[in-house]
Amino acid sequence: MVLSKTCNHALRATLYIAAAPDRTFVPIGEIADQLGISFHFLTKILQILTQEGILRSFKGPNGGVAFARPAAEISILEIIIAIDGPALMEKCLLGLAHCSDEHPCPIHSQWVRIRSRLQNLFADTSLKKLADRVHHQGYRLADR
Amino acid sequence: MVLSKTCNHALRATLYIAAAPDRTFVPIGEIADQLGISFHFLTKILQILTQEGILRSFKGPNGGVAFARPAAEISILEIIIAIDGPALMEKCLLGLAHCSDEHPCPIHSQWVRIRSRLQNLFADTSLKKLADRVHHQGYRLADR
DNA sequence: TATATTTAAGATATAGGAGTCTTAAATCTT
DNA sequence: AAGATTTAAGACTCCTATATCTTAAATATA
Ligand code: FES
Ligand code: FES
Repeated sequence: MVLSKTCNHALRATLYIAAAPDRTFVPIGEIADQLGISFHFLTKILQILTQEGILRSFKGPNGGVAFARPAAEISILEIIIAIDGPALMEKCLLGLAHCSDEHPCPIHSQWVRIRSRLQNLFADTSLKKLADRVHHQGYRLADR
Repeated sequence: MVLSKTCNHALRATLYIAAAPDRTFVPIGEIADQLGISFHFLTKILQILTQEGILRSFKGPNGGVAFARPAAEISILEIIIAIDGPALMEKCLLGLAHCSDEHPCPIHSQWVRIRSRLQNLFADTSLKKLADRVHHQGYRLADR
């Protein structure tokens, strides 16, 4: 798969926050319930995003998580790299070490093309942009 | 990652066979040695391709594996699907069930575009095409 | 026929990702 | 101050991909 399951959870959760009506903090329990993700597991995932400076959090009643910066300025590429690391954008499609133009594998040039399209898509797509589609066009963030 | 490690091995092994000088059967031990893959593991992987009708095999001295059809007629998509299954070309980027135009997630339309480019690349790329690059342009199939 | 070579098949082990559980810390409400 | 709510952190379990090991079956050669 292109993105890990953990990364799927992270993206859906951040999109949920971005699509939520204006609230200071959104409790993780609510996100987990709405998206059908294990609460403890999601807590751990969002902790990473908090540590990365993408989210900020607040403990106690009325606490939860929120974006550290406006959702319009956070690309999904940031989320993907925070969770899955940069491998997707760097590694050889055949699994060889050191993907590079200097020592290409036979599929390298074609793969690099598609990969950079993908990277551009991820870099140019903000959480807000996608959240608006959820909010206005009813696109889904959960099964069913 | 896009392709599993098992799939990487399968692709590199089949490319090795396709790039090998004209021989009836190539022993798995030789492939494993040349590509730095565990012999027993590679055996198991190539067994799947044999069962799928992509390779044929022959036991005993001078035995090994060979293509069931000309390498020019085998796309790397076939290898990928035989090993990793069709998930890459079918599943939602956000991990939701039933990726479809009818019930899209917010990134669906962009993902489908890139995914179909990828599928076209894989479907249009034969093992022979890539093997020729190894043979004639010295592109690598193994580390270093 | 005996031996060596090679794939087939299945059991077993290892590692990492995914998910659960428990306890602690911070904050609010009463 | 006490209790309820919520995130933080770490230990632990579970599952799957990856890898290894062992034995069997087929085939060639001598
Ligand atoms: S070297 Fe294989 S994709 Fe770049
Ligand atoms: S529904 Fe998510 S990519 Fe198609």
